[in-house]
Amino acid sequence: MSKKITPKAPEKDKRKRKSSFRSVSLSDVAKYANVSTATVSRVLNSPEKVSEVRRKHIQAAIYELGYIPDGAARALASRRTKTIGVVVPTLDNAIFAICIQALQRRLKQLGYTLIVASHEYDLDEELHEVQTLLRQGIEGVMLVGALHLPELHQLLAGQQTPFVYCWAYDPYSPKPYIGFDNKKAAKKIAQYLIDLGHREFAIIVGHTDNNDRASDRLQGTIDTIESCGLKLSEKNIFKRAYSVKQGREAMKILLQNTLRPTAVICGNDVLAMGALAQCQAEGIKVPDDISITGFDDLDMSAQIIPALTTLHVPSAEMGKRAADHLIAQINHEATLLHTEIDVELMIRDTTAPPKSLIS
Amino acid sequence: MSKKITPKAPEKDKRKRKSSFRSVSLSDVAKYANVSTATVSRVLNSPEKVSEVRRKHIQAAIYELGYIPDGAARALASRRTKTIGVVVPTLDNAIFAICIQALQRRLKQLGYTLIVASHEYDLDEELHEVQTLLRQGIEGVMLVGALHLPELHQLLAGQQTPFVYCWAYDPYSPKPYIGFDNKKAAKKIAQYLIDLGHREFAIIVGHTDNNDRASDRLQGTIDTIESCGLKLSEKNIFKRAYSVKQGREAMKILLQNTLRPTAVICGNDVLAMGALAQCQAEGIKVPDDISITGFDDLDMSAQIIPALTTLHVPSAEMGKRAADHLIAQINHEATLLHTEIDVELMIRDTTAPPKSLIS
DNA sequence: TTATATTATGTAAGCGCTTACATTAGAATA
DNA sequence: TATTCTAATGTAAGCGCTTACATAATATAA
Repeated sequence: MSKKITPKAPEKDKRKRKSSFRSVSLSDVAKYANVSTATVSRVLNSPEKVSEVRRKHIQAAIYELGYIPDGAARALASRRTKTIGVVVPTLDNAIFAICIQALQRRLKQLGYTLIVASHEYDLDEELHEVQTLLRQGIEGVMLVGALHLPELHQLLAGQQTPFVYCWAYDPYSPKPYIGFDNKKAAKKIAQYLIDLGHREFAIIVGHTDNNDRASDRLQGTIDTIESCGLKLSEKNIFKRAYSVKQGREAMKILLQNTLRPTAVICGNDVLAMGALAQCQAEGIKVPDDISITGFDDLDMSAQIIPALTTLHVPSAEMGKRAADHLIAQINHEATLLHTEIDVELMIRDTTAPPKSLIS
Repeated sequence: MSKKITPKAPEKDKRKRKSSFRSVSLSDVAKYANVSTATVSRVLNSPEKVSEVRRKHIQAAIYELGYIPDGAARALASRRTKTIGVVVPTLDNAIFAICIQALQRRLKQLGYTLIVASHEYDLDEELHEVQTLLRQGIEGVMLVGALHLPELHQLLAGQQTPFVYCWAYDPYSPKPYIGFDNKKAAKKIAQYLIDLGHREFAIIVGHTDNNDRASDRLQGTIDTIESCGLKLSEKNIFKRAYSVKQGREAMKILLQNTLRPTAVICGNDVLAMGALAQCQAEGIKVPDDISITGFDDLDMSAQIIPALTTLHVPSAEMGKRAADHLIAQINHEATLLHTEIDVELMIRDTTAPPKSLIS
């Protein structure tokens, strides 16, 4: 039945890839330097195991041939990618950008590469991004906040991939946290304003869907205000997208109300800057007529006039610590499961006692 | 001589990796579904080649086993990583963050992953980052500006790696550019101010070392001013780090001079905001007493009071186009070598004719 | 001197995939 | 019915490295 008529050139496996271009491989280097591939590999990975004379010779060969190791082959053979992932909601927010910058810097020192992904505040997308990162072979991942799809946890657990939550804190969780308690931080601000004598508040926060940082801050603020026996009308709570413009618009509406609050608590500095701008536009004096607070302490917040009272969040510190934590986990070294990062109330020029108390 | 005393279990290659944990591989899926590895691979890469009934069966197996393909193995076997790199000076600058965000979004649509690196305005570091990216197996790379070490070009050419320069433009270069001419853009602003009647200028720009964008802007501004027969004193040129604070400080010094300029041209919006803040702090009216311009058109610039006159740079557009360009190059499709992106002068409220003309 | 470490190197077996090519079974055509 | 084509699947050879183990050369200890 089977005829086996294969009259073609026998045995020759002439697979040609898309281009005739073949870059220099480790075995090319080995041939060139008259050593085995193992020795070249050692020069790359544990040079101390190779005699100095050989090592120098091989290094010269590497340089002369312009050899660049193939990361994929290396990863496949060694089962190590030396790569970490991070999934943030967006890059278009200085606090994440700064954190990533710090994370990356630290990882570089430790010999790791960072892959950044963003999910635009969509948890399904977040899961998907983590899957993609896992396919890329990340050995650990940093996630923002504590709110994620349960599938994400399964995935990470199933793959035994080290991970860490940032920008949130829960000392009772079995999961690793490096961050701060948004609720507690928000309370700090609200309490400060109450102590200053404020009784009428408005709140402008970022969207709270799929964003536990924003919702925690909101909840912390509300709790504090209400626990002092004060009331907070629903219509004085504004949830807006993260932008100066949205901050302005919220403030504009807010200022049209007959009963104006004496203090506006903003969920982040960007919204606060918008609120501030709107006051400026309408000739409302801050802090004389109204107090405004932010959250994040962007560089700019200290420089604008009036300088913004806000809560300092050490984004860079978080990134750096996340790097250390993840690498320690990967190396099975001991690490603290939870690290609480200090946040500090930065009292500046947008807050003062309410007018009623002064006059 | 050789004794060959190897009384241990013969032949058994019991290589154990760091952990007994072995994740599900493609061949596990194949076994589980009773098909060959080739068929599973086809389901993953060209599902139309597999009969529907088999395909569904295999997909179920993949799901049940929680199989995640190994990117390294795939990259090694297929010689494709589906990965693009980008090296920016810093992430800590909204315009790059926005560009990267757009680049990433587009690449995701095209099935590619992005790896981001930054070099902190250090060209050696940039070269090093590109090497790292190349080791990671990137198939293309986006670079910022036109100023790079010659070794970088050699490297890219040697590896035949597609690349593109952004944030700069040179229609006569044989290298691909997607961006705009910083010099020309700067001239636009200077000319506008001159047309408004300004004759006394000061300039605050970012550091120009290793930063052709900043130096081109500076040069364009100087050229325009001088070509109108105006003089520009050296001490009215301030080179400062990219921060609101530095903008303030430059403005502060500037305002102490006996001969104040009527217009201050800033190399970016962040410096301009600092300049603006300093004026506010000193009670100097903008634009009545002094005009101020920026460059970039950050979201915030349109919202602050007074709204900043600046030059709009479509960072996101650049990112998106860079993605398309690189992928086209990778696929050997025809692409424009050069794409000039429109920049637009956004005339807002920080510029007006100089006082002398009004009174 | 001989036994035993120690150090430097080589050998070759994979790592988990993709894919060229072979094979098989039907369908379409002659 | 015999032939040719097509579609679906399998076989197995690598992709470029790392690394366990073998080997050889030399140093050290007994």
